[in-house]
Amino acid sequence: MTRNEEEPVGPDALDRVTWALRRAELAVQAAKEQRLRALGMAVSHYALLITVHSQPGLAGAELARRLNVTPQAVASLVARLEGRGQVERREHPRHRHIQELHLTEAGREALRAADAVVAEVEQQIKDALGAAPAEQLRALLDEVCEAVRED
Amino acid sequence: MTRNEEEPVGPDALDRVTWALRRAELAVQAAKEQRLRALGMAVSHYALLITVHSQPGLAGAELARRLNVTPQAVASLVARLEGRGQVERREHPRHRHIQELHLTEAGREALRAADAVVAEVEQQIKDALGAAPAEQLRALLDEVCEAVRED
DNA sequence: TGTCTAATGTCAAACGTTTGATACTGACGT
DNA sequence: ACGTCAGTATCAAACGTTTGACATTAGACA
Repeated sequence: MTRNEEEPVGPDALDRVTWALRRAELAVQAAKEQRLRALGMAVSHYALLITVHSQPGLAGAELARRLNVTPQAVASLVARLEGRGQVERREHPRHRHIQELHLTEAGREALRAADAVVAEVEQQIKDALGAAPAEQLRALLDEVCEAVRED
Repeated sequence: MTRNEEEPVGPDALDRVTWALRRAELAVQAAKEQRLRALGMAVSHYALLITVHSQPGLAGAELARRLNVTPQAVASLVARLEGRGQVERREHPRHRHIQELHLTEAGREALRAADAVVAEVEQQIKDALGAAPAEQLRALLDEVCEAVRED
């Protein structure tokens, strides 16, 4: 037989779980983006708003870790959202040059509107899969996170 | 009761399926990127190589659709990979200024090495979940794609 | 045959993010 | 009390991608 120390790349390499994961994520992200565009909001803006909403008073650097982006990217987003009056930067009580991030009333209003349309996508998925499989999907996805985190 | 025409954004909004999907995709993508960096290859390069490998002779615009990016992004990637001698652009037999994309032998070699480490991530997931749940996950993800595509 | 349309490829500019480097602040230890 | 260190914020530059626009080409239809 011929030398095959290097096994060839199979034609079914695109049918992997990780590719299905990527396709699904792209499709969901596109669906969110499409719905949010009508409200003049980007997905990254929505992600920032809902994260600050669920945990008010976060520092920019800490927020960057949660969003999986760099602190500079957060600063850029905050600057824009602050210009729209949806986010405000308060001075940290103990550390002076650290700034706590909070939502303004306008920010909460914008988030409510955005979350309504994003929740539609979530509901769309649950309707198609059923409640139990959807929950199972969520559990499997969390397991995937765990599996690839520690190596 | 108070006015609640606008329902508040629940604190459990981050526990949705779509967020678990995003977290898992980011984690998997990060794992791939980390392993591919050692080979001096970006995830986008790997994605292009394996797509061209599975379907040789694709045009740039068609390839862009499969990768969910713009034709310019593909042109940029192809230019770089062509500079490395991993991809070549042949003239389409019928259409003159359309260029078929093919892998060179060096490209196939690089793809083999890259695919080996990417397959490790896939195996890592299958080991953690088990074969049957992994396949079920893949099926559920495909259902998610279908669910959000048509609206 | 001539024109129209759809599709491809490429150029230039704008955008958002990352990378690298710097300044500042508060806590901790010897 | 003082120096060291970790964490935060900000600036400048580079990178990769998208957006918009344009030239080219082949097939379709009259």
